[in-house]
Order: sequence, then C-alpha cells, then structure tokens
Amino acid sequence: MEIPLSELHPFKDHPFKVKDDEAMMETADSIRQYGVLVPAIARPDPNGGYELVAGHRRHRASELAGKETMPVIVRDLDDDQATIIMVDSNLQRESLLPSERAFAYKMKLEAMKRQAGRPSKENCSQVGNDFGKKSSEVLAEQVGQSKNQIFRYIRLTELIPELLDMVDEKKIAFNPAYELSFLKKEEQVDLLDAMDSEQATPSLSQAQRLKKYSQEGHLTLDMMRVIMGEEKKSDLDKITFTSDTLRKYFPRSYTPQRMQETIIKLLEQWQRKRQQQHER
DNA sequence: TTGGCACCGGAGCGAGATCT
DNA sequence: AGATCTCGCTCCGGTGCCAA
Repeated sequence: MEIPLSELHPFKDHPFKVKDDEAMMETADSIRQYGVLVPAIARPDPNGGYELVAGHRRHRASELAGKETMPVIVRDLDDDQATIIMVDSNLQRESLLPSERAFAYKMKLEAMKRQAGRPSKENCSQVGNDFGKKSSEVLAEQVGQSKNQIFRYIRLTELIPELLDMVDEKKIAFNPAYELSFLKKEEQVDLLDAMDSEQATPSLSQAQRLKKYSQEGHLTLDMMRVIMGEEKKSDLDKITFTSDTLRKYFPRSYTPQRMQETIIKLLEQWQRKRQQQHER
C-alpha cells in the first residue's frame, strides 16, 4: 500500500547512517523516473503512523525525489522479528561502515538469542533449519564470516562514538580498534586527548599495550602520551650508519659483515666491563 | 552449554631496499 | 627507471580455555 512519508518513522535503535551520498542521489533520480520498485517493510506504531523496519534509504531518497508517499508492506512484527528484518535488509548493502556492521551483528545476535530461547533438545531447532547450532554460528554462516569475527565486530560497540567514527573513517584500523574497545570509557576519552596532542593514531602493538596497561589498572594519560608519541616500529627497530661514519675506524679490507661482527664484539666487551663495575 | 576471550599462525598487502 | 625481492604489518580463521 502507498503510505505518506510523514507517517513513517524509523524503527527504534536504528544503527545505520542514512547519508545523502552519491548512491542516495542516484536512488532519488531513479525514484523520480520510475518510482520505488521494491516496497519497504513497516509495522503499525501504537502511537500512530508506522515504524519503518526496512527501507530507510528508500524513504530518504523518496523525500529527496519530492515524493509524498512510498509503497510499503505493513506486517505485524514483534521487536525481534523487526530487528532481524531491519538488520538483514541493511547487511545486503555492499558498503557498510564497521560501526554499522558492529551494531547490526549485535542487535541481530541478541534478537536471535531471544527467539531461540535457552537451548534444549526441543527448541534448538527454532533458529531457521540450523538444528543444534548456536545463534552465533548461525549468524556467522549467514553473513559469511567466522563466529570469532562476529564477536570482534560486536566488541567495537564498546568504543566511544569519537573512536568509532575514526574506525569508520579508516583513521584507526579494525584490529587496533578491537584492542582499544577493552579500555574503560574514561580511558578512551583520555586516549583521544593523547592522540590529539601526539598527532598519532594507535598501531596494533600500541593498542595492545594500552589494553594491557588498562587491564593491569595503571594506564594514565601520561603513559598514553608516551605510547602515542613513539616512533613507529619500522623506525625503532633499526639503526643505520652511513659507511663514512664507520670507515675511519676499520681497515680498508674489512667487509660490512666483518665490521658488524667487530662492533658486536666490542659492545659485548663494553657490557661485561659495565657489569663488573656494577658488581663492585 | 554457551558466550567471550586469548593466543597462534597463515595469507595478503604495501613500503622500502636491492638488483638489473 | 623499472622490476623484483624482503620484511613487517594487518587481517582473519582456528583452537582451546574459562566463567556464567
């Protein structure tokens, strides 16, 4: 049925960002030309109008196209059914931000768990036809990712919005973001400060150390600044001398390999000497 | 029994180094 | 200068452990 756009409002906790991007403009153009071809899905709202379950982007595109109504299939759905339909319709999109995927997996998994109930021999077949499977395994199969990866995405929902936005903007990679999600909320706020003052975003190894210190209970703002102020590993684990610097200390016949061996021998002697001084 | 987590290792990728 | 190689980083799946 055709329903006025003004009577349709978003389903609760809708985690997907509806942006007026290029794809949206294309959809609006095609709606101007052909109308909305695939109806949206909605359910009656007890407070009046309808809750839009699937088709938020089509709704926005219809507004941009200057339409007053859009085709909608109205169904009686409980919260869990509505959540699953909403998430499924969005997971089909090719370009999904990490934050959207994270909240989508979380919401769908929770809805699936509630639908399945506590596992028993009688009811474990309730989740589709996947007899005897855990909700997380069913979800993993549906979205084509491992169970582990599903939980890693869900961890991202523990990030404060500012950090989550940086993940969406690819300023922070997925794995470091996963590690940072273990920091307490107030530590995450401090981290924003440290990142800003050091003009750096955490690498995986930095994020892992931040997590470790946080779990040990001694992660301070100063420590974050020190960690974020580090040179990247590629600069840290390498020391380069030009041959001009070293040549004058070695006979002409020495190869770079022999020079290196000699330097190490001398350093070992120096280390022993220091140890002896220390013991006295 | 399940969810959540740590840890490990292989694959793929990109930047920089080295070779031709 | 372009081709090739090397190495480190990141991603991601697998496995096993533990608490609820």
